[in-house]
Amino acid sequence: MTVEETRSRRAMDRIGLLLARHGGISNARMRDALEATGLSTRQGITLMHLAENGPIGQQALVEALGVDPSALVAILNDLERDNLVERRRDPADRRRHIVVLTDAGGSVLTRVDAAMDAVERELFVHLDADEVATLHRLLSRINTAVNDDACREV
Amino acid sequence: MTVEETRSRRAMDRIGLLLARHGGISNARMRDALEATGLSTRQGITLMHLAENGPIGQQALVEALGVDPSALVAILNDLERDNLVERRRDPADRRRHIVVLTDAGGSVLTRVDAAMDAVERELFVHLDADEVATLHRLLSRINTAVNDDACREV
DNA sequence: TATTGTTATACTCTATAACTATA
DNA sequence: TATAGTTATAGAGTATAACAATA
Repeated sequence: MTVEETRSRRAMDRIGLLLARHGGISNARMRDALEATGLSTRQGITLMHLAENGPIGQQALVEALGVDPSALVAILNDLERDNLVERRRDPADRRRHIVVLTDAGGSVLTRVDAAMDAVERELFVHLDADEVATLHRLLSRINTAVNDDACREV
Repeated sequence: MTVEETRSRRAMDRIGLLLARHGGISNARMRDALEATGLSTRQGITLMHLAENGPIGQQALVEALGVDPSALVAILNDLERDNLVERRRDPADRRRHIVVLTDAGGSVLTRVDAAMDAVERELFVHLDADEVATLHRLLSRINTAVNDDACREV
């Protein structure tokens, strides 16, 4: 018997609360699974973005990742300490730091992907591929456009 | 142009990360909407549970809500200070506190419901009723049974 | 000795504002 | 004067362990 099975069902009749709770669980599982890589979820997402979109300034990275500038500084400090990214001054505008993925950063991404795959397999074990695709499509259509100042968890 | 529209799409191709992010947004919206009632989301859920299931001991409430015992103490302290709940000693076992919803606590629930309704309307404005029902059903089938020690956000 | 609730504490995440260096 | 990045700090949320009262 698990905690979830005994938990109040009525409150979770509210889809907004159900979404919040299961989102938090997904967040926690991702964090736990990535612990083996030594990365936080946001550090993993940062590496993913760099691998997919190439070098980028911190300001642009702030908008791409949806994190606060001061939070990004902490993320990059840790990644740079572990030689997974490099900050290079932009010669065209010496205020700017261009963030570049290192070879070590690229290679750790395979472990990040494997960890995230495992989390998703476990979360959606009771859903078939069509259902997961439907869930993904419906989640992506949730309206997140307004209230940009709301906090981000990932 | 919003932050979300410029955000990295590739990372959000991962349904686990999308679920975590949109769950966090739902959580934040609920928190902001409930600010007018002076309640946190967890305080609101606690009142909902008491209204639906009647008086209950704190230990049972801990399991029903999925919060830490020490967190529940803080939740109930604030609710009791505002006369929304009462803690009564169980005469049959004087270690136990039975938590009871007050009349004032019951009446504030109508405002909690209205606030949560508004959040859900806004989040799912691009989905029709069938799609919301499908999303709700799929979310409820996510496997949350294992790793009970994972953190809870709501 | 075990259980119920409480307190104290620490740790993470997030948000805000002030600061620097460059433009 | 404005912008890119940084630092310092405060707040919320969560988890852990030690504690008092009662069984």
